[in-house]
Order: sequence, then C-alpha cells, then structure tokens
Amino acid sequence: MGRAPCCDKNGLKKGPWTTEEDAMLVNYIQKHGPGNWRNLPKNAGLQRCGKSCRLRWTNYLRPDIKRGRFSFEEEETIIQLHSILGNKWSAIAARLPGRTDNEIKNYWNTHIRKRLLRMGIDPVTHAPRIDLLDLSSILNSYVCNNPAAALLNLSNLLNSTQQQQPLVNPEMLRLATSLLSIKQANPEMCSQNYNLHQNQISNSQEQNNQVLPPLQSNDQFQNLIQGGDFSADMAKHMMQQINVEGFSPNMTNLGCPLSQENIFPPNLSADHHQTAVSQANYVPCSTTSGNPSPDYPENSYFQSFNYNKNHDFSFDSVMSTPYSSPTPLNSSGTYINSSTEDEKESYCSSWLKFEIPEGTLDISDIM
DNA sequence: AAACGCCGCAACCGCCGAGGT
DNA sequence: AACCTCGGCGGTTGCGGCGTT
Repeated sequence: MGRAPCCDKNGLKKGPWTTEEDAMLVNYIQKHGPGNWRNLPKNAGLQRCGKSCRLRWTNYLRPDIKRGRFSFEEEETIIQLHSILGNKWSAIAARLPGRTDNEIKNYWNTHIRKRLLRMGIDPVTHAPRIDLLDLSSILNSYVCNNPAAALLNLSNLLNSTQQQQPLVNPEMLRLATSLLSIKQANPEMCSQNYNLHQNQISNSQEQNNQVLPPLQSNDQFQNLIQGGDFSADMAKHMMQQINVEGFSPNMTNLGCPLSQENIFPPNLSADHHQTAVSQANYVPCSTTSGNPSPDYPENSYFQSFNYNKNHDFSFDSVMSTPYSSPTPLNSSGTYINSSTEDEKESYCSSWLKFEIPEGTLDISDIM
C-alpha cells in the first residue's frame, strides 16, 4: 500500500522561500514553538506543506544555526565522524553544534569529498584508492630488489590504461616513477625501511599476542583476496599491519593496500568492517622515531598521513601548514578569509608531487 | 557584453521507523 | 495485525552566482 502524501500539494507553494514567508514561519514558531508540522502552515497562514516548513526551519531559520565557513576543526571532526558513522549526516550534525545535517552533507559533497578524491583517498572508505593497489605491486617489486619486475609491472599498468579507464591517475604515476628513481639513487635506504617495516610488524604481533605471520609481499595479499578464502581473522591481521604502518607515501606502506572493497568481502560483518576502517585511518601513525609529528593536533586525521619528519618522503617535508585547513589561523586565533580552495588544493597536491630527478626512469620509453 | 559551463547550496523527493488508533 | 500519521533521514535536483572564453 502506498503511503499518502504528507499533505495535499495542490495549491501549495514550492521553491525558494520569500522573506515574508520566513517571517511568518519564525513569528509562528516563536509564539507556539515548533512541532505539529502538518497543521503549522495552515495555522501560520503559509501556503506550504508542513514538511517544507520543517525543513526551512531546521536548515535555515533556526536561531542556533551557525553560518559561514567551516573551520579546520569542524572539517576534521566531520571527516573523522564520517569515517566512523558513514553518511549519517544527522548523527554527525549532532556532534557539531550549530551545523545542520543538510549543511554538512552539502559541504562534504562539494568540498571534502572532492579533496579526498584528489588526494587519492576514497571518500567512502577513507582508505587509499584502488589504483594504489597496482602502484603497490610496482613498489613492492623494487622493495624486493627486483627492478625488472617493477618495470614489468609498470609496463602492464600503462598498457591497462590504454583500455577503457585509466587505473592510475597521473599523480600516482609520477609518484611511482619518482620513487623508483629514488630507489636507484638510495638502494640502502629502501632496504632499511623494509627491515624496519618487518620489525614493526613483528613487534606489533608480540604486543597483540598474535601468531599470524606478517604478509611478505603484495602478491600474498592479492592471493588472499583473489582466493576468496578471506576470513575475518585475516582481515584483522591485515588491519594490524596497517595500524603498525599507518599510511604514508613510504614504499613499504604502499605495499599494503587499504582499499576497503578488497579487504572486506561482503560476508564480513559491518562491525568488523567499521572497526577496521576506523583503526586503519585514525590510530596514531607509527614513525621511525616513535613520536608523532608535533605539526598536527594529536589524533588529527591528517596526522595519519604523517610519516617521519626526518624522512625524505615525509609529508611534513612538503607541508608546512595543515593543508586541509580552509582558513588558517592567524596569531589571534581568528580565521583568515583569504584562504582559497586553490590554496587548500595546493597543500593537498604538494605531497603527491615528487619530481623525477634528471637522467632517471623515463616513462615514455615504456609507453 | 554575451554565451557558456561549473559550482555551491537550498529545497525537494522518496523512503523509513516509531508511535498512535 | 493493519493502517495511518508524523518526524526524520539520505539522496538528488534545480537554480542562481560566478568565472572563463
């Protein structure tokens, strides 16, 4: 049985509200309070349906609504809550005083979502995007001191881009080639990182009394996925490794893909799924020094992307200011309005721009 | 100056669950 | 149990403003 419409729409006005209508609605609610939305428009003399009145009140006319730009703190809160709650905008709004679910939803869709996509982060899963999987296989080959395999993987990757949709965006390719060239220049560094990576995993397992061995390669991970025999324990195991590593443009970290679609099969419970996602993104990122970066607030979403201040590939090295901040704080603590989306974007993209040293790998040769 | 395209946001739509009859 | 109302939610749409050509 179909549900009856909330009101008789014949003769009722739709579209943008006029100031007169706003005034009528506000006056009525100030006298009688909100509620009984069905009868409210009739009593208030409005040619609107109750639903429209309620939306207008809750999303725009309510006196406690905070208007204007979202602060950096608000933005971070939204991202973190979204990673936990998903598209539960009302739940997110409940934790952001003065902001409505509609406003947060719009802000997410028009600003944050796009920014995360440009950063290579899946806005749904909050994990690095699927194309990093292929990138990781290239980098992993190099970690294993197999440049030939790396080049082969890269070649396959490029060939695949000639079919339908590109698997890797240009920034990812640039990152890949840059890292390859850096590896050529500093072979010891990478092996050190790899050893460190393995040590971290071992330490983590001791702490968690786990007996599962660390995944030795990206291939092993891929086999797990493709084999279909992927239990919740395995997923947990994977996420432990991710927790140890955090996420950074570090080679070994990239060898551990985070895409949620791959990590969690449909039969994995939502609880496992959600818990793992939260852990993957928001545990404090381990660093070689063992200390979190002081450049970001503790537990900052963006701190998850921080690697190591002393490391050549640290995001810190290319970010002097939290790039997500829409309105950087000045000395008095007020927000500077001159910050533009372009400026924010430049922060985001800067840590993906690793210039290729001259005389190193030339992708055009492969293509 | 006009045309065009893009973007952001307010508003709408359809669905759902809770609660009442 | 069935039906209905109501409030709430998330997804989508459409319009106006703005920048670019």
